[in-house]
Amino acid sequence: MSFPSEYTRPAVTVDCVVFGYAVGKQLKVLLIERLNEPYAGRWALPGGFVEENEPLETAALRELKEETRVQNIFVEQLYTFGSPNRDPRGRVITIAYYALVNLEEHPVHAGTDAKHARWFPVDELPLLAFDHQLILEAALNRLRAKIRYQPIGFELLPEEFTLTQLQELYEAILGVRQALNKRNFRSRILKMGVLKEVGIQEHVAHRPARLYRFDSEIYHEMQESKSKELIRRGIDFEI
Amino acid sequence: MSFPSEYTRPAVTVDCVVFGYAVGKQLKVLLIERLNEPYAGRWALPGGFVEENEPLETAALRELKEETRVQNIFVEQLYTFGSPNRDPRGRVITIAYYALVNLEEHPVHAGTDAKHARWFPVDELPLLAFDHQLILEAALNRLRAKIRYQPIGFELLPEEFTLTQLQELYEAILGVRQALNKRNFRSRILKMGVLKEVGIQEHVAHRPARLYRFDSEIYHEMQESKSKELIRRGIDFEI
DNA sequence: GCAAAAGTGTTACTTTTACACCCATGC
DNA sequence: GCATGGGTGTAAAAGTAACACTTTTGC
Repeated sequence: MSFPSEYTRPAVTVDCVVFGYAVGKQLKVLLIERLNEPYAGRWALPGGFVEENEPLETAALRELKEETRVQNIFVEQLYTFGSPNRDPRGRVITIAYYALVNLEEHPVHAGTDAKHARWFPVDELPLLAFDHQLILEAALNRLRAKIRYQPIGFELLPEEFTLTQLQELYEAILGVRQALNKRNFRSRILKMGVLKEVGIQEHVAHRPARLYRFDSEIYHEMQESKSKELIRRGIDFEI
Repeated sequence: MSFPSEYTRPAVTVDCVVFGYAVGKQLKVLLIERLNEPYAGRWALPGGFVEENEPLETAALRELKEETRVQNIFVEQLYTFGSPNRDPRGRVITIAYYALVNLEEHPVHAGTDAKHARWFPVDELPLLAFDHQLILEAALNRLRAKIRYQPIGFELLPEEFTLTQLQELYEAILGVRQALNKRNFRSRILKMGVLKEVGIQEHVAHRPARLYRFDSEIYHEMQESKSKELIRRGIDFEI
């Protein structure tokens, strides 16, 4: 187990599953059409090799910026994939990240960087290169699980949004229609107290909705008091 | 972004956070004393370089077996750490795993493989090499979070256990004392229906407790019906 | 005035919490 | 017979699910 000589080392990449959402639309994923072998012509996740002395998340953000020109968005490490045969060129280990972009506030011109790129609805995906199908599924599972207990959904909405838009987002991500009773969704989300009312809609051909903004300060305070509460009155779990 | 020449590649390791537990004791972590530089004399997580054509999880299991002689235990990928300066020898990316071992059924002779090794209670850790403190904290956070919603705790108990032992395990992992009312812990866990009664204790100087076994088949059926139920009646969440 | 979406009140039911006491065994 | 941990019943409170109707706006 000595320090391995250079030629035995695997190559290391990062790949990004970029989820995009616009109010009222489906949840989408950004894919790049590969121009070169292997898998020329197939669609693939944006990604590339990690540079020397480059932190992993920085590499993911760099790739993201090169592909989408988007900055300052939510990015989180997903999982590391390293089957010996996942790349026909040789051993390549990839650290996968996922990112969330609101497509109205960050109008992503897919197709920068001289590559064909396109947004695909998550339920109409093409055949993908490498093990990218697997990576994408893992990202979707993570997103669907995490949106239930962490406020990451707000990353996909504009800063100000209506409760109906928030509900539609939940339905788009979870892939269900009218899953939650409007009345109960509203009471529930408002009872949490993490939304701040910031105004009302204008120029809509119906009763204008109230606009809300996610208040991350209140959320973080809540998290603390919640964990104290858990310790005070016992553990709660639901395996 | 061409395929990178060999000499620019980082080295890739796996590190394992091995949690050990014996009924009635504290939660412990297995550490190895480093004999060589860098960090000679410091304690570190067991781990080592990924071999050519070796899947990542296989590498983790191999290291685990080399260090503890333990096989067939729960192992799960945790996170990948890759700060450029985390190893003074050069760029080393590590894929961290965590493992759960019951110390009664797998009496791990820490200190195989001609290395000093020891179990440390999670709240009495020594100074660690590299960024292993960070990795260990991440593992502990993951374990504490995951035990609330997935049945991984049973990996730390003997096959057959009493409800009090299960409760003590929860308290040991979460680092709290008498956190949950005995009455309510019992109703709750039994109401889930994933425990199968398999006998009663013998030769104890008090009323013998019932022994239970975790029934993973029932658990998996439950998971399916649960996700259908969620979709039927709406989303439930608690950000 | 009508179409379109926003917004609300209440009831029956389920779940959770917080109690304190009795039970079976070994020594 | 007593020390030790095992095991339960229940009432009050809180939370959730399932309803259908009223409100406000633009055109």
